[in-house]
Amino acid sequence: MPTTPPPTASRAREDYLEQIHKLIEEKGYARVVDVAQNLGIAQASVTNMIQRLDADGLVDYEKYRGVVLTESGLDIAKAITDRHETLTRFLELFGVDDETIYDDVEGMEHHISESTLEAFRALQEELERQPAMLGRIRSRMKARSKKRG
Amino acid sequence: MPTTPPPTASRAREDYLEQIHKLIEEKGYARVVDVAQNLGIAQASVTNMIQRLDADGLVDYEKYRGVVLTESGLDIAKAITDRHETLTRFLELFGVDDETIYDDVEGMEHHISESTLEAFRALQEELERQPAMLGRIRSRMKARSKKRG
DNA sequence: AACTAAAATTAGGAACACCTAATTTTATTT
DNA sequence: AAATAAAATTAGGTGTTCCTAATTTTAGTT
Repeated sequence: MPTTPPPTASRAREDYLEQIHKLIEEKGYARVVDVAQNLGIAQASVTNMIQRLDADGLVDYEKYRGVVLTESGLDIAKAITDRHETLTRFLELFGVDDETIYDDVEGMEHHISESTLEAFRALQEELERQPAMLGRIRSRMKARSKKRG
Repeated sequence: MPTTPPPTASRAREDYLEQIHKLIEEKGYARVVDVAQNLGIAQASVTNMIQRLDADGLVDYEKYRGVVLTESGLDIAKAITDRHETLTRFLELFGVDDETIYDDVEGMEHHISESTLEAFRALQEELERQPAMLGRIRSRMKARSKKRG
């Protein structure tokens, strides 16, 4: 049986879909004002983007009413959320501070392949079973960063 | 002594600077036509961007003559090249195929923090000393990808 | 039900990074 | 040196994603 090709979207679209998905999961609905707030973007821009996402078949949208994800919109949102969580968990292993993790993940989640993600997942599992090794890696990081200041 | 804050540039600007740097290293000079070729972009677009880079003080440019990097342009180019190489070497450990590595690196290099980069470097050093562990990770990856098809 | 505050939308515009087509400059060949 | 080929530039556009200001709709209050 042929597998459905995964739908794609620009970085900005992915951010919106991820955010809409997150809000629906958390509160049961997604309002323009909250999407705007969370993405740090003007409400008008959000309305505009949601209209384009609707035109592209990624959300169902009715003026002044809420937004829901279509099937392909949901696919993209889930994929990006999955990447987000995988990357966050992985970076957390190394004691990188939370804000930096957040920024890195936000940047990386739109660009990383499934293969590389698999490498990170495997690495994470293995490192969780080898705390001694993780300790050595962390020391190495400290040594390195001290060397530069 | 206070360290100079690293200059920043948009993703596209970073790509141009990296490419210009690479060409200068390799051939001694950077022509518009080669930058265009390597980035897969029209020559006219390259001319246009180089003019903006010049206006921003990142390159020195004279019409119909070559381009050279200014000090801040060179700083950015070096930083991005360093990220590029670090990420490439790191991903190569896991047997991800070359084209995928190239794409991932191209995406990630513009977004990753120095802390996370340090983690990758430390991880790489340690994994090179622990081939058994690297083997386990690779098996884990294979098992995972088989599980999905 | 009328009023007000909050949310959403429309209208108009800007910056960025790309494009093609046409022109100009530079380099190469005869 | 003239002709031709290659490279670089200009001119005019396009799509994406953002903005502010003004307006409309919805929700909450008295």
